[in-house]
Amino acid sequence: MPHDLPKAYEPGAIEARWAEYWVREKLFSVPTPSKAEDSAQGIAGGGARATSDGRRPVFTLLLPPPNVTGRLHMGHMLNQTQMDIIVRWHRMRGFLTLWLPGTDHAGIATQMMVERQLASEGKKRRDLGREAFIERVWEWKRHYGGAILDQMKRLGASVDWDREYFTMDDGLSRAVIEVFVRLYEEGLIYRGKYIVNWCPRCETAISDLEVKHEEVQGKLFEIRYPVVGADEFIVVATTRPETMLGDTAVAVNEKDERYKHLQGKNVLLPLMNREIPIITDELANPEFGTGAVKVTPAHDPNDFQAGLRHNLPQIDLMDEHAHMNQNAGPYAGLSRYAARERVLEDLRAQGFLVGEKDYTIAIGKCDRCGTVVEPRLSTQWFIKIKPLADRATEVVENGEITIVPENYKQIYLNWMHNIHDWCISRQLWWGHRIPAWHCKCGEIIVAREAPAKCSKCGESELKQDTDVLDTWFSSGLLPFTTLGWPEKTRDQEVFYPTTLLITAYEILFFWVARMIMFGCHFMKGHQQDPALKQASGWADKKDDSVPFRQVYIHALVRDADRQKMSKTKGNVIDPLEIIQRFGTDATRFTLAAMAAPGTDIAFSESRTDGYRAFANKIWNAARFMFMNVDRAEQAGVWKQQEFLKGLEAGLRPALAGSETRPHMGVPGFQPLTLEDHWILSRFHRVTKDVNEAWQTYRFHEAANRIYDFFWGDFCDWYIELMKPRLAPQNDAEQASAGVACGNLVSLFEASLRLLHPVMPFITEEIWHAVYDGHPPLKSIALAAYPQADEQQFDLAAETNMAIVQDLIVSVRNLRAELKVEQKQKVPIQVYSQDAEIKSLLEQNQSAIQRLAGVESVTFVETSLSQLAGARSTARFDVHVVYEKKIDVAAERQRLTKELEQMEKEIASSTRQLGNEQFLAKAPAKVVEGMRQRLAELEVLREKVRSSLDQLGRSGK
RNA sequence: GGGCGCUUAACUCAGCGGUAGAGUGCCAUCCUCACACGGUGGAAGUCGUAGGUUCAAAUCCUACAGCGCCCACCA
Repeated sequence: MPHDLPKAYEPGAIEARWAEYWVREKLFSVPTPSKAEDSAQGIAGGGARATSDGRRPVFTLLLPPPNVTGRLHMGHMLNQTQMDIIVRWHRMRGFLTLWLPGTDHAGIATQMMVERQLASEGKKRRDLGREAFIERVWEWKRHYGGAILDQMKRLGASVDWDREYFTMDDGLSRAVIEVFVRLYEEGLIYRGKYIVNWCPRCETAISDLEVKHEEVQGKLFEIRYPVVGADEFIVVATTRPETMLGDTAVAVNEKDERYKHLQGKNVLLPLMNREIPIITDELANPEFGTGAVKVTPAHDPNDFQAGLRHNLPQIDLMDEHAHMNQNAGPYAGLSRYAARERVLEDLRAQGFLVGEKDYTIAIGKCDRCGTVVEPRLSTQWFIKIKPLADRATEVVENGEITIVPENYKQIYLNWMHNIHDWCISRQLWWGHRIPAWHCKCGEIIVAREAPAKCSKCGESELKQDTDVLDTWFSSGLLPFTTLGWPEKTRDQEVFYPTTLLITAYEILFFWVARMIMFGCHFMKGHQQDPALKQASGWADKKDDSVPFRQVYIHALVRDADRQKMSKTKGNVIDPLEIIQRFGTDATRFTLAAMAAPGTDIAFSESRTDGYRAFANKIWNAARFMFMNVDRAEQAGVWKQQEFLKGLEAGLRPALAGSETRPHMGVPGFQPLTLEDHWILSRFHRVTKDVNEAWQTYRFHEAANRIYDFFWGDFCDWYIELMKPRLAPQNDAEQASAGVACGNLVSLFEASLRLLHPVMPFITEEIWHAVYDGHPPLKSIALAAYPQADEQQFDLAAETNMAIVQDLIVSVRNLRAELKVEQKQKVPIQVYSQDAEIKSLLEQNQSAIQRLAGVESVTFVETSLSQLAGARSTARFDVHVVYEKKIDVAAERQRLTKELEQMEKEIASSTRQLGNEQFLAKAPAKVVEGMRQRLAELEVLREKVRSSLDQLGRSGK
């Protein structure tokens, strides 16, 4: 196959093609392994070897299901990228890897979406009726619900599409009902009339978590209530004067001397002219305001509690739209805000309003639509959370579940300790309908199936509860319901607990906490297949009821100005647009490279542009490789197919614990020269670091290491150094050309595998090209991830290479200083008193000549440091022989500056080395290092000084 | 009212106890047969401020300032 790749990397077509290929070929599908099957044979296409006990380790990851209404944003993309990296990395290491995708029915969001659609047709949901409306939502879902997952496919997410779920699927819905019924039977679900957060726009109750507080400038109004039968007033303060219409008491603190004499008396509620009692209750804080507080049990959670304590009537003033109802008397029909204005006017007119102060108040807004939430008295279903929370607290405290970064652990625990009962009913139509049936007699029957008749009175006409469940109720169950619960399945034995959850901080409470509570409760007593558990490295974990072993919380992606992205601000960066401009791989790389744990990411296009250049660099290195492979093949010094055959054995992932680990090195690589030994050592080093970084979710570190290795070591040095070997000048060089070619290919191939989890597309493309379109595996994603062999670290090669590089860079420096023209080659002189170094430099003379633009190298026996155009290091002096006059002033300036810095460092080192405390307390390594450095510096200083002297003499 | 995070080169960010780093941008130079999305060389930071701990602090502690986030039923 002719390797005629375009000169510049064009990601668009390539990425779309592979994304489609991965899905079509079902490369990441994982059928349920049977007990016999999951041993020796590979399951996920890769066909990895088994561990010595015959089992493959398992890695399971649940995709946080996006809302069906969702559109891909940067947060998704970061999340996806990190998950895909970790998943691909595990798969390539031979794990039986399941990544489970799906979407969430997203109750309120979806219902709103369809309601909006209806509105454009001039209809309302009630015009259609419940059934027709729900059918309409399903229709919407069929049309548009797949969009978000399609977008994820484009990112290359290596999920198992055969297991895709939707939270309203039949199976999952049955599981939801089962959970509800069981919790009810256990007394953990109750129904009651309480104050809940009510969204007047969505016309439903919402949970505490769905309320977002916002500080606004408001007013604190002081109203006086005349005391009945006394010629005085009691003054109360409120930020919501309209609720005074529903006051049923005024509370004072029992110990408050100011009001002792009024306890037990009544006040006359202004405007309503109703007598209400003055009660004593802890609700009233003597320190605050006047110490007296109005009590409105139907419109404030605290007042509600106080009302219960004192058996006060609850006067509900508003309807579901937060408009005043008939209980508000003359104010009925007004919105709460209009009512507020009117009440204030009237109070003012009648002389009851005595104070008005600026006051900052935190108002609660609906998470979905931003409408100010109304605390509203209504009958709802709740989960008694404490028993569930206790176990969910325990498993995080005792490390059965670990949270990374660790500071989120405390945040989680704090929240768990202050948790309130969870309101799970929603007055919506779209969602899992509550499995409770109401009878005229008042009986409520909770059951898995619709009951035929009332269990109490025998009535057969029963009505199902009209409420649906909070969306998070069903998503909290996913770790086990997606694996077939309530059935006991093989899937559960293999894949539960899932291994990891990667998600955003925002849903730590919404979702993560709920999954832990439900998982621990409903999977209590569950045991993962012990052999698989051990093979996967979780033998030390005792509790298999947890939904996952680890949670990784990723950062928030902000815009370039560190602002949180939001539609209202209009600063949303569309990942698809970024992808189009820079490519998916470059975008993925950017997110990985910027994802240092614990800090938010301010998305930077310039960084992405830099990584696009990186992709291009990889591309062109590949072109270089193919060019040489083709050339060598034609020259007959190299047999591509034969060589690749040799690599195949080492390509499949082997597992930790198996005896042969052929994938460890760079298969087929034969180190002959210094640069060969050096690059092999570097490869193993970077491989070690990268694997460690993935293991601990230090994505940025892994990405940066790979980047530096590929560009810095491999392209800038290795390829440049080996070029002459690839182009043999005579027969004698032919053989080594073959080896060089093989080294280039094998190192490149191994690097592609190292890179693949971050940049899946370009690596897949080049990898297939390496195999002329006939690779031994269907995808590089199924090949082995490189593992480091520390035996291959070659300190000598790295040290020697550093010296050669140092010399080359020194000469390049001098050339620039002397203003030698780029094309002009210059002779150099080299001096070293160390025979080994001298011989090293002699051996690498041709490399030095080529890479530093040198015409000839002469080794001399005396120091060169006093010459103009010379540079000295601790190991050698080098002199560029070039007659063009150097810029004396500039050179003096440079040397002076250098000298100053040296003096500074020498002074501080000398001071430290003279400090007994330092010598006594600092580690020997540090002291020794400083001594050596000081010695070198002192030698160098002399050289620089004499150069300066020389300049002074020859100057002008 | 509680809790948390950030402040390092012009910009975006790493580093988090032992000689200040990267990408982009900038300057100079080179279109050398992989790559100008490139090569080579260079300039650029008293690591927010003030104290403290330490032989040693960008790195640990305290306070302060600025920015930001989360949680919270006190009128």
